[in-house]
Amino acid sequence: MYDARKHICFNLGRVMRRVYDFYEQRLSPFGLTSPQYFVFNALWMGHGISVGELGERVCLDSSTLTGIIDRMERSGYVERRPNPDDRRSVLVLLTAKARELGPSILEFADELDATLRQPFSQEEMDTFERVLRSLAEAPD
Amino acid sequence: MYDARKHICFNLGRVMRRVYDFYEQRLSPFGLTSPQYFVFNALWMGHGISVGELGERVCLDSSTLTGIIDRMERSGYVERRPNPDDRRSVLVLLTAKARELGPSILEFADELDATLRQPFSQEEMDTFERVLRSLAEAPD
DNA sequence: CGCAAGATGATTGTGTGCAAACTATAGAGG
DNA sequence: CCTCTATAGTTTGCACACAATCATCTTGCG
Repeated sequence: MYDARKHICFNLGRVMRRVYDFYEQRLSPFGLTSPQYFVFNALWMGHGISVGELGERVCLDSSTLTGIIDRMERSGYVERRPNPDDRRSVLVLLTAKARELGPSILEFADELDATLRQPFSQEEMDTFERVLRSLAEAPD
Repeated sequence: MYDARKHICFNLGRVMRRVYDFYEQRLSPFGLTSPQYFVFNALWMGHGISVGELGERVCLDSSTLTGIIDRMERSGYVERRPNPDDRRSVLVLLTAKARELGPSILEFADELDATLRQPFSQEEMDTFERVLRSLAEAPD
């Protein structure tokens, strides 16, 4: 009775941190953290988008992205450029280095995902992902 | 191709933040965050334990707990007391206020977990939780 | 007893995350 | 053209979260 370790919430946190760490250990040769990889990936899909649009794609607040973009700018993966159509807006672009490393990083990350899925059947993963996504739709 | 939004890692992060927020909105009348509730629960199960032991139970680093315990001490839920048997160690205890509020908080939190589980069948939850826990056992 | 080895907790530094406040700009309406 | 409101991004403040480091203490061994 009263054991929070049985709660979905507790295990989501525990496992999420574990899986983030799994990614970060393997992405460290590239100098990327997990959230930075998500940003990298989103920019690969659509180059030169605004901070707000980027936030939509990676499900992060724009104030969180400010710091992540700062650090990725320092490590040479992205650059900011003013939007000629709207002076409030800033466009985020991948650098030449990022575009060059892109395929190998993204391929590698897809293998990390495959490694995590490997122990489970298609049916198990289907159920798992369906429940996971539904949990995000909990009331307000 | 190359869509990190399909990765387990990405969705674990996104959903975990969402579920933590679900808890925090509802725990805010008690002035507790999600991690603070986990600590509260662990102390309810076993009163007067060391910071290290507490970290084992909530799967958090002791350096993370230092801050959480500080804040819970300020809000009057816990107190630190020197361990008479080991002068290196500090024991963390629930206050009288915490022991009084305990049952209602813990009952309430168990209902939050039940609310999250409600849309799903027993079989779906079994699969979901089995996969979730297994993911934590990914290589190193 | 005396000291090395290991354990414990605190501290520091880095990196998320979000809410609220702030700045600058854009767009709507008179 | 000018004001009022909405939007974009940054800043600030708070709360995790962990690695690395440090000071201290306990324990085991000779």
